[in-house]
Amino acid sequence: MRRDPDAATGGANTPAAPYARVKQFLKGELELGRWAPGARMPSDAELVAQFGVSRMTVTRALRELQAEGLVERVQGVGTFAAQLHRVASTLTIRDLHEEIVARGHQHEARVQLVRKESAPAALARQLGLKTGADVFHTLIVHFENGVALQCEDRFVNPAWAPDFLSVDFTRITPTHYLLQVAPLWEAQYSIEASAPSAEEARLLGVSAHEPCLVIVRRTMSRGVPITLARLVHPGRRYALQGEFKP
Amino acid sequence: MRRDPDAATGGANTPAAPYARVKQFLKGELELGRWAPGARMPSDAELVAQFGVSRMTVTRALRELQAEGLVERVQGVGTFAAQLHRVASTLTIRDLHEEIVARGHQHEARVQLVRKESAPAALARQLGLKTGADVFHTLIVHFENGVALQCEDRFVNPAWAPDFLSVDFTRITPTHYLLQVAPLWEAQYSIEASAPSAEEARLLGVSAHEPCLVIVRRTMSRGVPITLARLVHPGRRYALQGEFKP
DNA sequence: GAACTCTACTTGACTAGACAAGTTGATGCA
DNA sequence: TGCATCAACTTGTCTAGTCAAGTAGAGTTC
Repeated sequence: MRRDPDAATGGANTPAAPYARVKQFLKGELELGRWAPGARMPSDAELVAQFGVSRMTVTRALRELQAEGLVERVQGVGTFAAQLHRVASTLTIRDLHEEIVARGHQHEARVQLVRKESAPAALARQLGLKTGADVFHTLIVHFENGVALQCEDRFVNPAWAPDFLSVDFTRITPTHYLLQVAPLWEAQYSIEASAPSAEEARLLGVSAHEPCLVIVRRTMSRGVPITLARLVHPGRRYALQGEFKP
Repeated sequence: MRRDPDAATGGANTPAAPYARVKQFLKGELELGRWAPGARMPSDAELVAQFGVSRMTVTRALRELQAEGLVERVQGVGTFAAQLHRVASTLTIRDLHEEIVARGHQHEARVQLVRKESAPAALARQLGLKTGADVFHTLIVHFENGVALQCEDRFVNPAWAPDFLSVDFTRITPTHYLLQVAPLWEAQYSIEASAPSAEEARLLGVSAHEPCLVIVRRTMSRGVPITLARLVHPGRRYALQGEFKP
């Protein structure tokens, strides 16, 4: 989401900003395979001499390349081309409501269940609660232009969102509401393919053998678990898409 | 994969490096919801006065927060808390061989097919070739400790890897080899759940109704398509996992 | 009221130099 | 030989100041 200083020059070979020129040079040479993974790259001092810029400028270029995972820097030793087989590509997962609206389609949420329950042991552990403690439970089916797209089964830690049960989930998604309560969070994901449960198949209007994309997501804020969600998508109607750029 | 200056202090509240202190302060206040999404945050000058550091230091903290998507900066206007509902979480996808080895398990690849073919129209378009042009085609099944984990159906643009067909894929994965030929690349992904084809089911040793996680990935380097891969995983044996930290 | 100008403020980028902290290899000594 | 020391080089970080470029609002003029 960063502004690209390269764009200012209309995609010309030499970006305007010196730090961007240095960065682009190194990136280009890396693409051409000039330095094998793990090989030593020019030192700060050499780049300073080569480009006639100050060290701060070179440092910035290298720090950004490091943040992008293209180089590794070791204090006292040098800068090295990163081991790229290890490259982990990133896939973005967006909020469903935003995604549907962005496609210009209509989003409808049908609330199947909103209530307080007593947490069994496994769930309590995931949410950092004691067994039998109160948890909020919602079951919502999301439709895109009238077609069931996601079955959202969610448990929420009441300590974080005491008013959770009184929210109108036909108007605001649980994710959206929880983001207001806890603006920043960490999340752990698991994405797998499996058959839906009998209830999920019924709610989604698919057969019990239809392969589904299942995302289980646990969200925490400041180290405290907030919510655990199981999101089930019919395989034929939904795909996660993303792209990766070094 | 960056070093966290916070870690140097053993996770104490105030990291050693001044830029990290500024960053941590802003991150903490954002977590507490001090600034609503879109709200104006302190200017560089205010932070300079507050922390008694130079502007370069404040700038670095803010630039990194911007790169992480937590704040937006507009030249001439100010710094603003980012719209966080839009936050797209990231999922990492690793090279299968590395993933298996990292688990301390044994990886075996059985090559089913390695040959040159003539590209039909749809495939040719994806690889930037003319219809009927030569393409390399491989079909490899990957096993983890003897259990089939992935069926890899891959087409490769011969212009990029003329020696591709002579590689011993029982020793090196196609991904690994292609990364040597073209070190940096961009990729587009699609991840979905579906039933395997009859052949895939046979190769993976699962029933034709077993839900599978299917990843279709197109890889390009310097704007030129290199390879198109269809990776099929039995749903019960494989899950993509990842985490997201703001 | 509408259009213009000027000022104050904001972020973007850079320089030249400094000190700290870590690694490596050569040198000299026991 | 083995060990300690030191010099050279590397990256990590910071300062204090500069200039550029963009925005918003106040004031002025028509």
